[in-house]
Amino acid sequence: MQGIAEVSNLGAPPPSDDSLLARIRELVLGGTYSPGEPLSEIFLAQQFDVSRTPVREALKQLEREGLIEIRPKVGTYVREPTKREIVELFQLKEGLEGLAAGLMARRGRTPSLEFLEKNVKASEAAAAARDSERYAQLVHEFHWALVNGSDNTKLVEHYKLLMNQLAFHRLVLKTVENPLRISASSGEHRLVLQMIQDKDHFGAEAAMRNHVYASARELLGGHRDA
Amino acid sequence: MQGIAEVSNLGAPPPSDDSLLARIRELVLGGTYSPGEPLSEIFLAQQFDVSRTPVREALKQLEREGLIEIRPKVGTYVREPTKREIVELFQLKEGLEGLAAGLMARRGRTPSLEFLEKNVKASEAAAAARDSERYAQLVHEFHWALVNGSDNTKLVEHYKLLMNQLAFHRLVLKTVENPLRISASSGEHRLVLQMIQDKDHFGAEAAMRNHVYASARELLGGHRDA
DNA sequence: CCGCTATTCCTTGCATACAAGAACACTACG
DNA sequence: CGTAGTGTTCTTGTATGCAAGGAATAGCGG
Repeated sequence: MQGIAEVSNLGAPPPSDDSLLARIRELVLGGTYSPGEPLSEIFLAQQFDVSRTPVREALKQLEREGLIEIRPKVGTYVREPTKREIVELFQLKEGLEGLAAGLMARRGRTPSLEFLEKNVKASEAAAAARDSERYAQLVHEFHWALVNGSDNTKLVEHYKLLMNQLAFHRLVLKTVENPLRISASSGEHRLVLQMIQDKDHFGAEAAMRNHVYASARELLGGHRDA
Repeated sequence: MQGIAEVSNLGAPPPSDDSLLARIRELVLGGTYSPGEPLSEIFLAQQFDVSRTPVREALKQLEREGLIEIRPKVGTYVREPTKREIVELFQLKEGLEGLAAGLMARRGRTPSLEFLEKNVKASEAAAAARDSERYAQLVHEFHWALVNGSDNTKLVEHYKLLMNQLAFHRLVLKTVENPLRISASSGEHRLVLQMIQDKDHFGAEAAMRNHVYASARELLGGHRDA
């Protein structure tokens, strides 16, 4: 039995207690509502047994996150993201995760680094075992551990925002079950880890960006604008 | 006489029409309220002749931007940012602006590039004339033009958020009036421009990051964590 | 004089009533 | 048959009333 956890989830996004916002977001992310579908305040209020006021606050935030569109005096709709936006988000992801890798590489031995080491080992095992589901989960944790390991709370916040926008399309986490890609991905993770261990912040950033780029390329179908 | 502007402000942040939010933000940024000072909903509502509801929405957003702190059932206060947060924000700034420079360098000739060319020339003139006020304005425009020139709307959004948090401390825009630094800064701008003109996205990113780092170092007093 | 307690006043949080605008359907007219 | 006009009904936007909780203060007991 454990008391209060001394070290919080290194491989997970920071918790956000705003439960109503999270629940409505889950509704959009989970695919309960399709893009273009109206999202009535009154209905949501009844659904969650609260008044319109807190629902409105949550919707306003979701609009800022880019998940929905509020047309004044008309209605609220689930947004249909353009392909261009997705590419833009991946470019940003590349930049932020690369930055995080570089920052982490400057830090020396930290709990995050140890977490990463275990994660990479487990990843390689999962890859060898062809357990793509577990591999996907480990990949997810790898990226979060890296960003958390940057020790930059503002970077983490922006990354969280970014991932909320990306999670939308259910592109992330759904690791491509291509054995070749999994193998390559696993190697890229190890390379990033190696660079961090060597405190090569420049190399770590480059390796991480290359990895994100390769993953995005796989997901998006091989083209990258500009 | 011009019709609808074909090209919007290349050297300025994108407009945000949410006037109440902007006005309250200006109150905080402008120094009307000092850190720690309470910011009553009722008072603000009277001040702007609206009800508490829209004020609350604006405050909630300002809290998400990190400018204020809402303590439930207690009060709303202007936040006192820690030095660490400022350093974190500058690290992020370096990453985002570097990314933008790299993206812009891939794009070839664009209106943004032409704007940047004129900006650098004007900057050098202002530097030579020791007109530090005009120089500060041109620096501001340089950075915004560069980010806008990345052609990545999501990057611009995140950058805007970041700058809202930074503008807070009135550290930005208040260019250090050190002639030596101005001269160096001007040279760094030209270098970035050169790299973009040469379509050297790698060099452009590096040059921009170096520039941001140098500026931050000057502003923050020479130390950088990790 | 000091410590404790209860009360009062302050804040934000939530629910609801009302206002305003936009979309749509229906009707009347060309 | 098409079209312009109008009225209804939906939506969100705003104002306000009430509830709940925290903080400070005044009063009381030691």
